[in-house]
Amino acid sequence: MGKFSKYQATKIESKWQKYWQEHKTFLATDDGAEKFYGLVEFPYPSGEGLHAGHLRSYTAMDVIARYQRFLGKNVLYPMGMDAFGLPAENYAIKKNIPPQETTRKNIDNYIRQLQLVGYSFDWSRFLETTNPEYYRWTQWIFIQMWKEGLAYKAQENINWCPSCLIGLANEEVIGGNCERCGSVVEKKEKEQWLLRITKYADRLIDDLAKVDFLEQIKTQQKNWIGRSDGAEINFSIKDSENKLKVFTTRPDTIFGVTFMVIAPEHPLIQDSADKIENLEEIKKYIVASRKKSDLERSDLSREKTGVEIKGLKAINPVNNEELPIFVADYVTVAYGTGAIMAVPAHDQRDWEFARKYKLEIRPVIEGGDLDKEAYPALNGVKMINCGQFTGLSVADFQIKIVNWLQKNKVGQATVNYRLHDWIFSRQRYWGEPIPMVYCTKCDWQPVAESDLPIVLPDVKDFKPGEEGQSPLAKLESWIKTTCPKCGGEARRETDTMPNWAGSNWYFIRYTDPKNNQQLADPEKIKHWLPVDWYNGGNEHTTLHLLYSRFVFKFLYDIGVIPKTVGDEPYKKRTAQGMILGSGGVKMSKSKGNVVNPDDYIKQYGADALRMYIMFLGPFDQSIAWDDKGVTGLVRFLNRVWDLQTKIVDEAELDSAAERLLHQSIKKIGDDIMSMHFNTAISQLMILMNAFDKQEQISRNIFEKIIILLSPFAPHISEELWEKLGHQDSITLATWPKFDQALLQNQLVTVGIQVNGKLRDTVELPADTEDSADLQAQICSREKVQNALNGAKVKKFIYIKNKIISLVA
RNA sequence: GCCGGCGUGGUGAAAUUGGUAGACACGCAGGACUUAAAAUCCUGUAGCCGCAAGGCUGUGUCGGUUCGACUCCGACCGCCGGUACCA
Repeated sequence: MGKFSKYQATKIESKWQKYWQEHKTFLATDDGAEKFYGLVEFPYPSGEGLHAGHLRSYTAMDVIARYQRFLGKNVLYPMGMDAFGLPAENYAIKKNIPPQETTRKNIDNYIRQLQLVGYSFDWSRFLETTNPEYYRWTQWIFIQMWKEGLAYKAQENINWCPSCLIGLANEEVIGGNCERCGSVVEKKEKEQWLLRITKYADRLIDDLAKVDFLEQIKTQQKNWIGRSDGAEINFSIKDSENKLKVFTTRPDTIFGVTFMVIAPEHPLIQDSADKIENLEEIKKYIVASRKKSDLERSDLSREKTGVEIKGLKAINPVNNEELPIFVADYVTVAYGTGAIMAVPAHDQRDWEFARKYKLEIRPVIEGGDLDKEAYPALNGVKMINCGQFTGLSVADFQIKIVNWLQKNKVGQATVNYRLHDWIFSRQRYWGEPIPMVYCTKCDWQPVAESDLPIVLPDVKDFKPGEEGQSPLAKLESWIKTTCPKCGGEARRETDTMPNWAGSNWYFIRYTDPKNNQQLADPEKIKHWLPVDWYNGGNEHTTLHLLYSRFVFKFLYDIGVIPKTVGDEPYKKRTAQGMILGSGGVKMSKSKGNVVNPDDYIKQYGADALRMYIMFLGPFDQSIAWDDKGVTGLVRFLNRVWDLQTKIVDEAELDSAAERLLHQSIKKIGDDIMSMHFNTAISQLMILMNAFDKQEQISRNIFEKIIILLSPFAPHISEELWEKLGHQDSITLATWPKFDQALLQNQLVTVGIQVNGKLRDTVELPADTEDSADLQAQICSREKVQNALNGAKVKKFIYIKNKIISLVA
């Protein structure tokens, strides 16, 4: 056989990409073999194009999808674009180019890039969240939520980004700053649509037990939801109808309350303004604390400040003691009831405050050194200073006190969540219009479902108003409508949905993307869902991943998701580590260290790029990109290519090589499923190095090797497969079988330790049993004798196929 | 502070349930081919001592369990991610 020409990646890769498209190679069918639904987070098509994080996630799932096809599964690996969002709109404001146009351009670029990498997506199911035929159902879901009382409009103290002029969900505030632009987030009172995700809080926690998510993801979601069990207790205000409701996880310390604290934003100040003697002082304090950012307010090391509200006293319901009330910004309005009962003896924060303002510190659980710090008494034993309850065990009292509160109608056991309802409106243009209208007679009403989609109208001016009105608020003609209920005059909602709206349910739509009668055909949902494996970024753990679980549960509850599917959308969730720029810094356009796949594909080919990304390091760890590293994979692929020259119809196969092949078949398959892509590739290299040393390779063996390679490097594999005379795509082949008996080598090298130090090694037939003969043979070896130096062997430890350890 | 994760050669990293630490690659050094370079191929490559055989040390630090520890236990140090006066 003559010398083949050098491997020309670009030419071969575009040939096969065209082939896959024309032959619809990766079309998923809605019936037949056992299904596998592999999902990756669809991208937001930014102007910069695909970045390294996309490549890592998509390539990994592509390898898994291709492997699953080899196992005979009917694989769905879909792709789409999540194209609503701020960047396109900000760009529109700057350049006066409609977001529709930039988005179109960006989407086309993303599709081009994704195809260049050779992903095995089922492109026939491609979807865009900005398509009215898609967001028709996003709007439909909103209406269903409204009908079920899960969507409501309320005056909310929201996180406001003064630069983006937009309200943010808690999940979008990073350390007190706007997730997107980094501006310091302010608080602002605004009317907003909210979704009652808190109603699902318990299920969102409990059902984590049903799914196979990485442990850290489960923990993070649990922490984010932040369930705490405790009690709500009503303290009455002296000479007033007003009550002060507090939440506490420690009702057992109620006899230790020596003062009360409310947040500066607490309504009690307004409601009781006429009784407050030092109102001016209080107001001054409130203004000062409002100026502080969330970050400053939450700085633990900062000394606590506060002002006593003169003229108001609270009454402790258990002993009728009068308690002073303070306003202090170490209590936040956003958590619990925005008011606390302060127990300085058993809470460190209250202790610090009491010390500073010389307030009584009264212990009610025995123990601790209150001159030094508060005594949390989590494992406390005996109650003290508790009136008729003094002397009870803490465990006993914990139950008794809640009963007492309930019986006297002053409090009850309750659960509090850190999670808040989800603020679901944005005062921006580029999003799904919220399908609600306001009628002065009928209040808020959803538009008729037959009128969906409410199409986002074209506008000329994308700028939001200074006070944060949506650009749509200027479109009188669009706003004016009729009430769906009474037919009278009504006005449309001008807010749009947040960029998370479309991604809440996109994986459902993939099962039936062109359906114009319903969100998706229940039969198809039944066939494909739940998603078997979802990979994505850790940054979405408390955002998209939590939101979409909530929405899926809701759709399950109203019957859109058939009961047999269950109420969890994803069976398994994994996350890739971040890819950093060289030197371990974050990749960013401003640093100029962004990886553009186009450059690498042009220079080295998609196969080399894919393999390099997978070879970089452990999939779940963050890792720094290194330009030099690609060369190793380029060399490897060239050597695979050159291996063709050694192919013959029949060749002797020595048993070591045969065993290596079988071991590799098993290891590569196992490694793919456990996402150990780096070691799978190193095994391919070991395999290739071994066969490179052979004079000849039989056709049959070579075919097996390139099937093993093909999930990682699909293009070169297709080309070699074709050159071997196959008419069909390699993707229609099956994964080679391994022979269990061939997984172990015939001879194993066993280390010999003397007193814990390795002194010698010996080749033994596999599975050699321990025997007097073996022991004598080992002990008589020269190196062993030298190491023993005349000492007697007291103990001979033999672990079959692993090690021999002598103790002298 | 709390909750996760991690710490191994010059670099990225391997190491099934504790069983020969450094597989596989990058880089580097030497050699072959070449007028030369690139590419390719071969050899070496944890550190220290030694011509070698061989020896000693070595997986963040200190200690423990064990015939045997990167792996298990205890204390600490450092880095990364998340989160926070959460009542």
